Amino acid sequence: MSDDISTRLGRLSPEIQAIMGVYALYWKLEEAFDCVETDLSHAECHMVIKLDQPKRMGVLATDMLTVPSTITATADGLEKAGLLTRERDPEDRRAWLLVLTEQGEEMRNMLVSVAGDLFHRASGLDAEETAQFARLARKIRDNILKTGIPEGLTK
Amino acid sequence: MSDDISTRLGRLSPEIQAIMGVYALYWKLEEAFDCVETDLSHAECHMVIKLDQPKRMGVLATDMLTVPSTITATADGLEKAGLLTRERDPEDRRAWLLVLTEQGEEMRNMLVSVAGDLFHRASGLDAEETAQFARLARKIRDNILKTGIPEGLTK
DNA sequence: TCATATACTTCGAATTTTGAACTATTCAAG
DNA sequence: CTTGAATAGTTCAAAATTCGAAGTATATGA
Repeated sequence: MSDDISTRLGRLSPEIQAIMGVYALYWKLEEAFDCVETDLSHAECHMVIKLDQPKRMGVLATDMLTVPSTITATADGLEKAGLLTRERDPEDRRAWLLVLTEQGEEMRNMLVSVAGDLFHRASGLDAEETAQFARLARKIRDNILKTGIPEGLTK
Repeated sequence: MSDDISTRLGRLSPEIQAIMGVYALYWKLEEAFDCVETDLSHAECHMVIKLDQPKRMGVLATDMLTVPSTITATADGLEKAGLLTRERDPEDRRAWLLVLTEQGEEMRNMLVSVAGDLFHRASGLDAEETAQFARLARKIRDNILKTGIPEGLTK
């Protein structure tokens, strides 16, 4: 029965298989995060993880593929929780840099470590497969950040 | 600058690299779907893609990692749009089977083909890398559907 | 046949996301 | 140095989405 699903999926194109795997993993990770996080929303959690260094809000909006007002709301929550502060970007005083506080760093370390563990358990991949998957995932991410897929699409 | 990001990411653990890649791809695909779909919500779109064969709503809820009431709402929308019908499962008349109509099949074919294309462009992977990624993604998906990661987590 | 479990639905509340209008700053002409 | 257009982020109310508890119908087992 569940093998039937698996073999059927095997007949789909590699791209669709890849997408379905990505969606399953994404959903699973999101679900699992719920059990772990103290009291951060998903978006707040994502933002903390992304702040490995101070970043402008616009950069985060691009990176997280969302709109500025969502970033504002998310940053507000994290600032109120004492996990980050806003600092003016000296190079452009219209912009803010979001900087993790010490407490924010701690939270980030915790989340990163838990996320790694989650990936391990959710994926069931061994070390070598994980490395292989990570290599491709990094390549994909680089490509996405580089190109916005600007071409007109089918629209 | 963007190379800096890439090299910094390179220092992260493979698991985190994998997760960030997965998130980037997921978000990108979601964003891209917006440009393509006629007038389906994301959830409706996911459901159509998952209905490669008639499925019970409970199965979909498990598969899409959500709650039954969300599945009901999504199915309502698709039924209203004429893309699927509910049929009683002859093996258990409490359950419904969601079956794509002909129009639903057309929509699914379109979405699957567009999604494959999107993956191709978003990922930037060549055929062999795609196959490799797909193999791992399928393995991950199998593992997730098999295990619910029931263990207590850190909670 | 009765009690309990399962499959789905309903519906109102909570959460999240969005978009348009606004403030502050920068940049480029002239 | 002033002006006008563009950019970075904010505000806030509306829209969309998600959830959870209570309800209906069917199944299963004692």
